[in-house]
Amino acid sequence: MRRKAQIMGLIKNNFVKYQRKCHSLIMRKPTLTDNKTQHPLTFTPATGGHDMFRAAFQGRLHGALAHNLGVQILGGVYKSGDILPNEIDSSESLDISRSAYREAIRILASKGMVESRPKIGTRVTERDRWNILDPEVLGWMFETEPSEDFIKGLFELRLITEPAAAALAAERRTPEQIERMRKALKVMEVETLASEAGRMADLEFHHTLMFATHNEALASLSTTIGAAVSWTTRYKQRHQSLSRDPIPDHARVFEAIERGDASAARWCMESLVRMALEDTQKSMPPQA
Amino acid sequence: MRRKAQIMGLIKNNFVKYQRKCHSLIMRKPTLTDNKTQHPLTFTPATGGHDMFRAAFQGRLHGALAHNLGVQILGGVYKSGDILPNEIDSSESLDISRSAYREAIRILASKGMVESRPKIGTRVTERDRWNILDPEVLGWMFETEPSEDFIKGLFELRLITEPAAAALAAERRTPEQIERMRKALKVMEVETLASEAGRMADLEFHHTLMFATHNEALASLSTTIGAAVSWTTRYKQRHQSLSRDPIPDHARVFEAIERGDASAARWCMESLVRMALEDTQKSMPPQA
DNA sequence: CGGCGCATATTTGTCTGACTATATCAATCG
DNA sequence: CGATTGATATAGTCAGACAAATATGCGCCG
Repeated sequence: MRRKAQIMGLIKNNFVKYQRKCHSLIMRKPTLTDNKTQHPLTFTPATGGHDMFRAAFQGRLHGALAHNLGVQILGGVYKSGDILPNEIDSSESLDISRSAYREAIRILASKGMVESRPKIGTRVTERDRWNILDPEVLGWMFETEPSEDFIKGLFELRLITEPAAAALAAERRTPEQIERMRKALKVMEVETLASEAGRMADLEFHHTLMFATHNEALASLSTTIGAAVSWTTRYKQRHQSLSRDPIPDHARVFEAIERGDASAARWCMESLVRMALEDTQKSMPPQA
Repeated sequence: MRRKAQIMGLIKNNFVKYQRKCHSLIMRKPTLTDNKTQHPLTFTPATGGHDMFRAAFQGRLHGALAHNLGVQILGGVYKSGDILPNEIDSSESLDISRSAYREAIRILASKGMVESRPKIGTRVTERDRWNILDPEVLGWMFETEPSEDFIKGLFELRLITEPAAAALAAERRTPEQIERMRKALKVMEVETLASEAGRMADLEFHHTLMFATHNEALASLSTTIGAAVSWTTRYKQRHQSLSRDPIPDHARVFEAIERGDASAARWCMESLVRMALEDTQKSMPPQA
């Protein structure tokens, strides 16, 4: 019974395989447009250029698909409550195997964005259940210009956590952490935020600061916020050049932390973030 | 070499399949103990009893496995940098299919806890790359008594975010949100935190509050923190009964928010969290 | 003798097809 | 009219083969 079917499948495979081999390098994009484009899912692997430090599995099929679906969900192509086509249809029209498709769905599900149940299908969950603080999700968010409210919310979160973190860091930082921050600051001074290296240094600065709080939860949040900062910085750069030089603010924060002055660190950090918010708002389209 | 082993596996499978059918309902726990317990991975599906509000896919095989592996990684059974056995060995010794195992790994990977690369294997990443703010991860964390430092860190985070959130909520809450909070508070008064329903109401109260900030990022953080609160509350209950009644504090926060008094809301919330921290510390084993 | 490139082995990644479990919905029976 | 049962559709699991990637070591060349 079973064995025979497998053999028949095998024969068919050898035929299909040749086809696939031909366009394996162009990532089967062609096959998408030939005969079954009516399907709602679209799939263009390895979309993004700049990979970001921790984009994880982007080259893999399931990773790329998860990325695309994630972006589409965040972008509103699929709304909460929508049920996506069943696994077989989806994987067929995307021209990938069910396994790869399922693994992509698992990734999304683990971020709380979809929910699968037998006989029902895979449903997009309510927006407030999404894990938008997941660094990957946040990255997806910035693939399509996020709403102004969202960016404001992000800055509000920074405004709440980073000053407090700076105060804690002033009390708890180790000498090594001071050195790392000093080094990062120096790089920032040389490179400015216009270059990739400069943005990296900025990230390193903030991350070391959060890490210096010796608080795991805060450090984890830092990764997320760091990603957001990096995206908004890039965003600013894209729309207009920076109106003010943020380096002196960073230096002030650093000095306060170095001399262990918690309240000064809090205050300087607050003004730093507030200024960054202003800059970002100025460079946003005047939609409101 | 390898091929032969696979074919032998095939033959063996047709035999094994019968076995499997017999005990499919008792979730193959028996087969774990029969002949191959030497394998480092252990797997006991559907471990936890209390499922929590959003435990997602716990009944599924991949979900249960991800849960178990996650707990083991968090618990230090696998340390950062460790490489787990390859997929074939792992899935064989767990007596599950490679697909299921892979899906479990994808879940873990999407939370930043492991990293898979061909020829290398699946490696446990550095602890500071884990997404410990993911609600699921946080839940796993509390399966094995977390360290005191970790819990303190969590409260520090609450102490930073919740008062600020309360202040924002006081300014932005809608009438409906006030009603929801009032209702939750009433339930808490009746049930107290000793019952599941009371804890649920507590959760609802905090969540609605965070939601009332109209800040997506904060709301998302709330889900996480809410989970943490719920776990620590349960934790407290387990070790000793509550030393103080937290209901009046909640009521004070609520009243401040109702009348739109931001600074009062901030202050009351701060004292509420601080008190919760004290209670939790009192009920912790005096390890320091 | 050292560095560089290539072969190779190992491991994850992808594909395929079949079968199972589960949950909804409808029809049927008490 | 309600509960039970069966049909059905869908995700979940399984098994085996093959593809791609990449660290490692070997051999070759400078």
